[in-house]
Order: sequence, then structure tokens, then C-alpha cells
Amino acid sequence: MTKLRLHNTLTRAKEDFAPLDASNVRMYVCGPTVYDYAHIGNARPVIVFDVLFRLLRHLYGPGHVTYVRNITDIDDKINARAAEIAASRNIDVEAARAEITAKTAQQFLDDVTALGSLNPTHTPRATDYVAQMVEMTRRLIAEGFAYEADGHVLFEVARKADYGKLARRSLDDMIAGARVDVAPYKKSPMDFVLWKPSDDKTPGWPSPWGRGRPGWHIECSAMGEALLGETFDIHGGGIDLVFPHHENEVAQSEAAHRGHPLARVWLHNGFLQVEGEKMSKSLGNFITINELLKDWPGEVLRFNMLRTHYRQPMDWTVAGMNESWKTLEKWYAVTEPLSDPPVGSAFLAALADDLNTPQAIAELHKGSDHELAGGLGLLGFSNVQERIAARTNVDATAIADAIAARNAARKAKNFAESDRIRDELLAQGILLKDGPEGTTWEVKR
RNA sequence: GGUGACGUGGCGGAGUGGUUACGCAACGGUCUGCAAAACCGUGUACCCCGGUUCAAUUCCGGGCGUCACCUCCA
Repeated sequence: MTKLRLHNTLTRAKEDFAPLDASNVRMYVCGPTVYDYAHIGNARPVIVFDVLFRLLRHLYGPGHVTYVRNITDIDDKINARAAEIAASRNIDVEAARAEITAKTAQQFLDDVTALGSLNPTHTPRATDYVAQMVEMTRRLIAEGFAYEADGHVLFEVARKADYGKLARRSLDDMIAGARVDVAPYKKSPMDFVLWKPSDDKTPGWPSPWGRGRPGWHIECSAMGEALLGETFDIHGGGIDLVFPHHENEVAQSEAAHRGHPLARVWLHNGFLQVEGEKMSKSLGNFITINELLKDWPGEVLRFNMLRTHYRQPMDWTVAGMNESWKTLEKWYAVTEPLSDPPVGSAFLAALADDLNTPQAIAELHKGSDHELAGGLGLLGFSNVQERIAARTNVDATAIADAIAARNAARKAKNFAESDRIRDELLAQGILLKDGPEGTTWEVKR
């Protein structure tokens, strides 16, 4: 069996992957906070970990992998948005929260499905696990890792001797570098919230500490525990989540689990820039998945994402998408539908080497057409028989008629007419290709 | 200020202590009414300065640059 190696953020090294239970490989990835359209940066972990999900299913069997990607529908950014909606439409804030999260979550799922991602095994929403969050918080208080202060429950980082081990920061350094105003009720600036009180205008749930809402970090710990158990195999997310989110997850989960680790392997994808600049709303280069899908097939976006190794910084460009489009056009033209195409060994080895998708793609360029079909299938390009053109708004019948007319003109040596037809199609973005088997066409970018 | 990542040919992008990455673009050829496509072939590289080594793009140290985290963020 192909040996899977993964770069573990905990050890900063590539390690051989050995699941706790090969009959149930368990992976958790931090999902979106649903208050607005997901942007292309959000798509990176979705696509990268979807490829890992597919690879694990290939290696261990489709029924032996459990993948959890949560939906955070309790969050203060959501609450802020819900408050605006509630005020403008004069509706209850909880109703507004439910509406915006339901709508945004569905939009997210539609977007990532268009990117060729499989549905995770479970897509838990925080609101369905508040009881588990309360229970875990209570456990942390009982174990002496958390304290109640001024209506809040806080995790006391000083109680966790190895706090900072994931991000590799010492508590002293972090406190010295703290740049935020410290809430007066905190024992230490680094203590973080497990539970906080809600006023009448803020969504809240009953708890032993009054009506309130969970802190962000406890959401993932509680959902991970509920669906995957105390210790699971892989936890993934963007590199920006290493600190504080994942560090805090580690701290609270281990504290609640008598020291048992949360995840064996931590994977983090690198950041993405747009046309050489960081993506931000102020620069006006904040691009959503939804906007891109209006101009580009999801497969092209997916392929473009996989051309860069997941841990590398990535520059998202139109030039890159054009190149991706071109490559897929070429490949879709040569691959034929096969019921069970073979997966090339060099391709698989590259993929198993810490998800080296650029190397894997290079192997597809080198390999046979059958291996190309198999590789594309494993990477999530399952509809290799479906041309990209089929996803665009072109009239295939009209094009076929035009091609027939052009070929008739060519046969009659009326080249002025045949070239006119060709130029007319080109003006519509349809590029003709004369081959020994006849004339084919593709949509030109 | 602290921590971390990255810097490869025109562009994208793997990888390696000594042997062709790969793709796109470019150039040459075959084919074609022409062009495109397809196919064949060709070229250019490892940020700077030291060190280790028989040999460094690859290891070590320093510098410069870019990005990220330290505060919500994939």
C-alpha cells in the first residue's frame, strides 16, 4: 500500500501517517463562519482537504474515512450582521441570526459543490452542539482549568503547562507581545473565553452561568469530540488558525480529556494573495467564490488551486486561471470516460507525499491517457468526459452547423467563405481545430 | 518588537549535495488551402554574502526582499 506522509504542524516535519483505526480514519477541518459569501481564500482549505479526503478514501476505502467540516453559526460577526437585519426589518435578532446563517451556509455548500468538493461525512452546526459546549465548559471548570468571572467562563492558560506547543510560542513572549486591552476580569491576558454572557439583543442559550453564548474555540472542540471522539487522526485548517484558534482547541480539549491529544496530525494550508497583493476589502480585490463561478467553471478554479502545493503561499491570478483552463481543455479532449480508470503509481506517490499536487499534475502530463483519466478522477475531476465547453452558454448545434458549412466551403475551395465562418465563430469565443479526425472546437478564453 | 513561512529559467511551479522536473509562453519542424489545433524538437534557472564539502540551487550562518501570525480572519 502506498505510504502516506503528511507534514505535521505539531512537529514541523513530514511524518508517516498511521491512523488510529484504519477502518475509520477521522479528519476534522475548520469550516466557515457563515455571515457572508466565502472568498477564494476560503476555497483553499476546502479544495485541499477534499483532495486529502479523496486520497484517504482511495487508500483506506470509501467507507472507512470520516470527514467533519463544521459550520460556525454562532459568532459575534454573525451577531453584528443579525442585529443590523433585525433592526432594519424589525424582527427578532434570533430569527435574523437563523436566517442569515441558513442562507449563507447553503450558499457556501453550493459554492464548494461547484468546486467539485464531496460533501463531508458530517457538517455540524454549532447551534446543534451548544449542550456539548456547555458540558465541556463545565468539565473544564470542574477539572480546575477554567474559572467563572463577571458572567464569563475563561480558560486559564497558566494551568496548562504546555500551552503554546502547537504555535511554538512561550506564554511569557505572548504576554509581553499582547497588543490588546485586557479585559479586567481575566486572570491573565492570554486567558480565553469559553462562555460569555448575552444581552437581550444578542442570541443566547441557557447555561449554568446564565444566558449566553460559547466562545469560538470551544465550538470546534465540542463538535470534534461529539463526532470523532477524544482523539482523532487529522485536524486541518488555514495557517492563520494555528494561533490562537487551534492552540486553544488543543489546550481545552486536552484539559477536558485528561491529557489525551486532540489530533495526531495538524495540517495547515498556506495563505493566498490576489494578483500579488493581499486580499482585502479596502484594496477592492476581495473576490468571492460565487463571483468567480460566474466567469470560470468550478473545475478550472479547482485545478488552479491544486497547481500550487497546499503549504506554499499562493498568488491567485487571471493568468493562472487561463493556464489552468487551457490545460483542462486539452486533457478533457484526450480523456475518455472509463468505468474504473487506473491510477498511476508515480501520480499516487506524489499525492501521498504530503499532498504534492503540483508533482502529481506533472506526472499526469507524463503518463498515459488512461492514467490521466484516473488521476483526474482521484483529484476530484470526476466528469472528465464532460467538456468544459458543456458548462458554458454555447449553442453546440449552431456551431456544428457552422462547421459543416465551413467544411463545405473548404471543399469547394471557397476559402474566403470558410475563413469568414471561422472568424465569426472566433469572435464568439469558439476556436476551431482541424484534425485528421475532423473539425473540433473549444471555448477560447 | 516577537514568531514563522517563502524568494527557482519570460511566467507558473516541483525537487535535489554531483545526472532532463513538469506546464504555459517563445523559437524551429511535420501536418494544413491558410491559420489554429495536434505531433516532434530546442533554449534560458535556482535573491546576495560568507562557511562546511572533492562538489551547494540543495546543508549552516548573516543580509536583503515578500507574506503571514501575535487582534476577527482560510
